Amino acid sequence: MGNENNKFSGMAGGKPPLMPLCAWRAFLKAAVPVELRAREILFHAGDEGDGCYLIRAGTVKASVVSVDGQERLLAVLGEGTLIGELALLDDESRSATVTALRPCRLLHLTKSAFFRLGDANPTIYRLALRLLARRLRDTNESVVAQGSVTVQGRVARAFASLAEGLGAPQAGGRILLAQRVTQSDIAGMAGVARENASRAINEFLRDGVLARVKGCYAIEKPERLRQLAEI
Amino acid sequence: MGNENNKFSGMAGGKPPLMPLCAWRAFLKAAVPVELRAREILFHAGDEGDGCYLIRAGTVKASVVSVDGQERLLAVLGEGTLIGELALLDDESRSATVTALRPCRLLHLTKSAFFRLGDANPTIYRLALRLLARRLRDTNESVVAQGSVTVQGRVARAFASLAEGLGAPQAGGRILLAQRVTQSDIAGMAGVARENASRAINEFLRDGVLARVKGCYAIEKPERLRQLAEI
DNA sequence: GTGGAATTGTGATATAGATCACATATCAAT
DNA sequence: ATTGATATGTGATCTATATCACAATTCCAC
Repeated sequence: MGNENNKFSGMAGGKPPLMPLCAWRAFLKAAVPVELRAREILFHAGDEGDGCYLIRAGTVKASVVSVDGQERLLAVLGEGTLIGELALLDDESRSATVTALRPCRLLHLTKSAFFRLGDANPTIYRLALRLLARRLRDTNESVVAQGSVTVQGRVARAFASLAEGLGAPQAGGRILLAQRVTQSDIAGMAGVARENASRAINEFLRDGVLARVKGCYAIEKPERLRQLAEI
Repeated sequence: MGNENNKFSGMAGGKPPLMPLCAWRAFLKAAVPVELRAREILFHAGDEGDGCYLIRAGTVKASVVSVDGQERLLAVLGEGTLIGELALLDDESRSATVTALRPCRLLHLTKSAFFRLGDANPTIYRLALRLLARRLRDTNESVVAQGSVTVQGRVARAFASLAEGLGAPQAGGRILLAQRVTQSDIAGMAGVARENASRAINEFLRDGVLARVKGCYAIEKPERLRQLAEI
């Protein structure tokens, strides 16, 4: 992820579509800044929520807990990502809990502001549609993967997803995950037991697919990882 | 699902938002009718696809096959549903294969027509956003369910989803699934082995949660089913 | 630095659910 | 009606993964 701020990229990653400058200005003007301390919760699943947030700096995680108390991480999201848009769009309650992993600067856009903005500037709607489409595509894939892929593969997927959310590309194609992530987090993303995530990760470390750099993981062979995550 | 045609409801179901009449007229004018025979394939996953389709009559299934050849059913969809919108919105290839389960009448809207329509009439974009949001919410839930719910629960979810897509509410709260569906289909939706889907279904029949009516399933206790499907 | 807490590694079970192997039932076409 | 094909039911395995039970590390607060 670059340093530019006029992005509107999704957790789906890929080439992030740029927002036209005029739209971006209008966006900035309508939004209000919000600060988050590390570990602070932005909102809980089930909350009534008004509006969405754009991450300008920092990292958050989106998670839900199932009836049996298991936490399931849906994603770890970084700069440039839009969050909280579901409740904005369909008037239901928040579908996940969002927690800051480190101090964050966000922009908050209320529901009414969003729709005013969009009505005046259809480009905004188009971008939002594209963003949602990407996410839906990813999530659909997840569903299939969950049922047809082994633990190794699902852990590989978790890393791929982390790379989208907070990967910093390095020389030689390496991708550094510039944020401490625990095995429990990864297990939560992959939907596997922590112990088994541990075993899978260690295999990846042994095979040189992953490496550990100052407590953070680095993806040494993104191509190999993608193969392992294949549906 | 009712018989009105000016709907724009999603597989997510619930109260389908009505499309304002003017928008609906414009939609009709821009769209071209398509007919599908039973078992005919509308498009394959991976195809380049232009535009989306609205189901006016009939039923289709959306599926993908994983590398190991397992077919995974994403949904069974009926009248009033919009399909194929992902490729429309994010310029990637078709994410699933769509097959007619019975003869269908569809409306096809090309990409350019869709965006022309939306730019002229932001209501269209708003509806599309809401539709995608609902689907994304459902799919997110699926992901969590897949990891934290037992076979019984997942089969229950499959039936709940079928009810959304093609359920006909009857007197006394019963919901009739007005379409023959095989156990393999259900297993494909739940992501479980057919044999185990069979066992789960029989328990439901024994407990009176489900019933069989002329080869079709009927949900006798929707509330109980929902409980079983709870995350 | 030191100590306590949080994370991680790893073997030994336990088990849900897949897979296999058929018998049985149902359907659709001649 | 007869017949092949397709769908279903049900036991008997088998296996991947969860679970349990710790030891070994690493982290961070004082």
